[in-house]
Amino acid sequence: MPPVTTPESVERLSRPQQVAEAIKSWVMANGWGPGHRLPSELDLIGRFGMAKGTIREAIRILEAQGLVKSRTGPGGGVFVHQVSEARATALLGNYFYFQHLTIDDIYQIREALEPELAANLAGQLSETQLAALEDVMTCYSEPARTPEEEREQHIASLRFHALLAEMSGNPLLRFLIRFTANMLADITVSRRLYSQPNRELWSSGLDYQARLVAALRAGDGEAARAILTDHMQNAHRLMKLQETVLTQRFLPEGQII
Amino acid sequence: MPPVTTPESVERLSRPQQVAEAIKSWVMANGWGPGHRLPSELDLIGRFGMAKGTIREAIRILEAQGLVKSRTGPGGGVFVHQVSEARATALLGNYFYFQHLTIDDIYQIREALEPELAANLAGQLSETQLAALEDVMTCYSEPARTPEEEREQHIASLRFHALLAEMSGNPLLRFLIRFTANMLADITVSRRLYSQPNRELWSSGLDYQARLVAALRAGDGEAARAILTDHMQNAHRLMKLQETVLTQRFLPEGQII
DNA sequence: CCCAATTTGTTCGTATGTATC
DNA sequence: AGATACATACGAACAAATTGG
Repeated sequence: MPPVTTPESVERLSRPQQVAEAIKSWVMANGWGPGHRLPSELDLIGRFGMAKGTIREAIRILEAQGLVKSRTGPGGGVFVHQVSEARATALLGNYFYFQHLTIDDIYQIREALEPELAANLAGQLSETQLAALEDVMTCYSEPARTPEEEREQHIASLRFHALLAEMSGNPLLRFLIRFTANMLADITVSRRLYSQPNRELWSSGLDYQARLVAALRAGDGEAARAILTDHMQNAHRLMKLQETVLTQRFLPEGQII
Repeated sequence: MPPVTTPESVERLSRPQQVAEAIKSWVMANGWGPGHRLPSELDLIGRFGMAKGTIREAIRILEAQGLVKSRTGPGGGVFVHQVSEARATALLGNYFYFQHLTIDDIYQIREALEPELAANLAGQLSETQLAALEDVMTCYSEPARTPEEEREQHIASLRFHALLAEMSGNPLLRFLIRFTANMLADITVSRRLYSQPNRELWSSGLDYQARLVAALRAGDGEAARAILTDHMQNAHRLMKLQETVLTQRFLPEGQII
């Protein structure tokens, strides 16, 4: 009888990684939620029969994934922690560091998802929410004068989409829309992809968004979808003018829109 | 004059985290790619003026994010590493552990993205690629007899989509489609969400996919889009029958479709 | 305000494991 | 097979942060 084969696809895990996985599934199995305190370092050292350094490295692995947080002092310890959107964004951003994402790639997703979001939200928003959207829009009611204003307006328009996403009841849709917006914002900032020629063109975004809010308020889902489809295609075309290959960078976490 | 305020939103980073961030931006600034060797532990200890344990924890953090890998022995060391799709999937999956994703949530995304993918691929695939797709389809040319076969067929059908995604030139689209398929596969496996009633209904997926491959071969993008839209809505409806709130779990990494 | 207890955070010295030559 | 160069692991000590008396 052949021995229990370990497929080579399953890499040998270092001890801290093993411990991290063990703790992970332990938390899972017991259904411990955010805020639950794990055993102390000393306790874990005893349970796993390993040195302090090893245990600490394991905890660092979990912490890097955003799954736990640790505090010092009495009543301190290691606590189960809900992965933040900022961390998830940063971690996923790392994946695309070496993948050559283009403006086209990102807009292909946005063109598919944003109209879906708009249709989804029509007639579902409170007047407070609609007012919040209109509030962001005022940031670019005036045409930009300087490149700096230009940049701010572009970022603000991305914030509009982020706010819209936040109102969605679908966490996955919400995350993806904000993630793609973040990627774009990152490009515009890091590559200075906001130059003179498009000055009036961006301001046309204001018109789209005003019409969108109207459609959302009226509860006309198909109109909202059509407007955002149009908006996305236009924005795509504009960004395309300054097409560049995206040299995405590691995201130092925290800088989310 | 007030002191330079540190906004509380910017949390104080522990030393290993600082080191990890420093190494990250160091790699970035120098444009080092996968395979590049970082200085040895001992070297890093010297550069940062910190103890071995601290440096090791920093490296663990980067390793947990999938950004580096370390090897022992002569010629060993810490190497820049391209984040794998499996790791990115696992890390993002962690984020959705506490978010209550439903079947509807996931299918809302699939219904938006999969047709887009199909339209994108029409007329772009080689005969070899088309044959590979047809090959996967043979896995469920026979109606399932047992629940076990049923499950396998469902997984195989998800694999079909994963294979399709792999052929896309858009890394973001590719990742998202495979990620959503993985989430679904995870549900079906963990919640045993493949039960008797749908036996013949799943087999109707075969028909969809056969027509899809035909459209792809013919280069008819709009037909492909329509077929997949239909297919998604149907699959959604079927899964909905066994609707459950998704109790996603931590993904132990590596189990990708 | 300070002191003491608790818990994580950091350091150093040493020893072991592993891959290359 | 043995030497070398590296990561990996251990253990004991000390430092820093937080809480409560």
